[in-house]
Amino acid sequence: MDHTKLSQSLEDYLEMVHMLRLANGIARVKDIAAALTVKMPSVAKAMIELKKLGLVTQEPYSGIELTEEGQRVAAMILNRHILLKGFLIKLGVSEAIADKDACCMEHILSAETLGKIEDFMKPAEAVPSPKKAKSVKNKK
Amino acid sequence: MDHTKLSQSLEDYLEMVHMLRLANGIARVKDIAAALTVKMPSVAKAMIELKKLGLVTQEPYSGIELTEEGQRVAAMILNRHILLKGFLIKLGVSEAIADKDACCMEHILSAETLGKIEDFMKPAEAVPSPKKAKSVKNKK
DNA sequence: TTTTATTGTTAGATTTGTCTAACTTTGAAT
DNA sequence: ATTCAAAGTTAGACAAATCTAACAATAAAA
Repeated sequence: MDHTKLSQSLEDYLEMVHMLRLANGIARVKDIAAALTVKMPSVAKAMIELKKLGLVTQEPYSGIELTEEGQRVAAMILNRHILLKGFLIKLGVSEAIADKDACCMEHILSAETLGKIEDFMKPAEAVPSPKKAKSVKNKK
Repeated sequence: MDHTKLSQSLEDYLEMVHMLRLANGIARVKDIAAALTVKMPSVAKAMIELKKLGLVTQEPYSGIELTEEGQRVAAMILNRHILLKGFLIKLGVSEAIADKDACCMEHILSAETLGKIEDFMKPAEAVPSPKKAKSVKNKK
């Protein structure tokens, strides 16, 4: 709703909280720090910001939780990441580099460019009749 | 030679010096500021850094010049910009957005990804025989 | 249960990049 | 030649994001 534009850094932290929760069920400060190769106090400060923005919650000395809004924003960022990584791989980039570069691109590309990349990625189906081509197909 | 990795910000300033010199023959502080939508003191500070790095020179109160190294680095950045903008346009992105997104991407993409994008952009020629695909003009 | 190692937090320093305000230089118009 | 507006510079404030060092809480071992 509020759409407070996050810095690249905060987007990375939020996304990592989401990924660790998907992978481990819990997002701990130590693991966030390791995954982003920063020190724990950097994570702590970032979490304070994300809490202020209403995107995460945390019981002191425990794992980080996502609010509903945080969940929504994190999922959006992660989807961009997945899209971009797949796109780069399709161009022939190696998995590791695709992951790394997607991680940078996900914070900066305009909606228009992301849309065109989506189009590029799904020409498999959705071409039978070029009319009201609104083949929604329900993603996910 | 030294390969001091420039920040995104300094890359932007250096590239803009180059572009203004190509367009106007001279890169003035005021024009750099206008083009990057920052204030003149920000340009002044950036120029101090670029001078320290041996990439630009300047007579006090005059236009900015590029050193040989600065010229080389700036040209490399501009080439990336041109490549990426063309790539996005090929994907169907509008010119204005392509320019803006290329401007972000040019600072972050790995050499591998840039190479694959180059490959993607030039399948016009260089496809006759898929062998030592190093079709570097070789007359004969 | 007490001790100890691990994890998390707080405080404060540092770097980078921006800004505003004030000052200086330059060059064009009077 | 003098004045004055435009362009450039300097000084200093501020915000974001990182770090190290020191401290606090938790959990694991003894």
